[in-house]
Amino acid sequence: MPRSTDASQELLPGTLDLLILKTLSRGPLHGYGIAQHLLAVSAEVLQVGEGSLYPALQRLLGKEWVDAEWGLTDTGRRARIYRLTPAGRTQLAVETGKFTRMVGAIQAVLTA
Amino acid sequence: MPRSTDASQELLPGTLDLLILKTLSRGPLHGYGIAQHLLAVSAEVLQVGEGSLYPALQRLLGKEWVDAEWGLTDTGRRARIYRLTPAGRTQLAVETGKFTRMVGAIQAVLTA
DNA sequence: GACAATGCATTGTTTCTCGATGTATCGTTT
DNA sequence: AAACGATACATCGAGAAACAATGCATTGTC
Repeated sequence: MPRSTDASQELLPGTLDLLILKTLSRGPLHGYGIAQHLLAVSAEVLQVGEGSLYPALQRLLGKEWVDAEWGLTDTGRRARIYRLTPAGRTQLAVETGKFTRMVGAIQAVLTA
Repeated sequence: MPRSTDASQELLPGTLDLLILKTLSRGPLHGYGIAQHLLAVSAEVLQVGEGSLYPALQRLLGKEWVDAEWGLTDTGRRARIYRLTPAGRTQLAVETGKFTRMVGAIQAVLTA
């Protein structure tokens, strides 16, 4: 099946970087673990696919908001562990503020 | 000046259709008026440019969530008046629900 | 030995927002 | 009367981002 005209929309576009940064602020974690965490905390609402997650991590690496090294998971599997940098922590604050501001504005329209 | 690597980000991507539908649920309005309304209600936060607004309106017309006819504004200027269709009203409910659900999920991550 | 889950990542497609551009009218100021 | 800013329509091209599909490899379970 080549393509449906669907658009399941698992995410609010533009929020993925924020979600990853926030997750990593709790401590270093590997990619798969980030996805699991978002699923769990959001009650299965935030289903971030690998085709979204890994490009996002590359983006964040390029901006040096996270760094990475190879290591082992809790279950002893080889994995790349991502960690928030100081710059990333700053950026987390910036994006959290922007998000809150935007959501407030949208809520204002929706309840007008 | 050809281009900055900026990304001013006036909007949460994916929410423009919702904002337009909600605005039109208050009554028929022309494009410029929609932009003004969003600015006013959001305290200048939601700055929708024309390059975003009009393509969005075309999209909504194509899906028949709004219709349009030429008319006059309050100030007597010629303008295209957009109006929410019944299907658009249904879609407004759908998108409002989806948005609320997504924001709730993201808030859960941010406050975890 | 097959299969699901874990774990990495890239490629191609689509969708969306935005700045720039173009047209036209109206009211105010100079 | 000329200039200018605000009002009003719309399109085009560029860039960013999310997603499905795909590919590889390992581990644990049936």
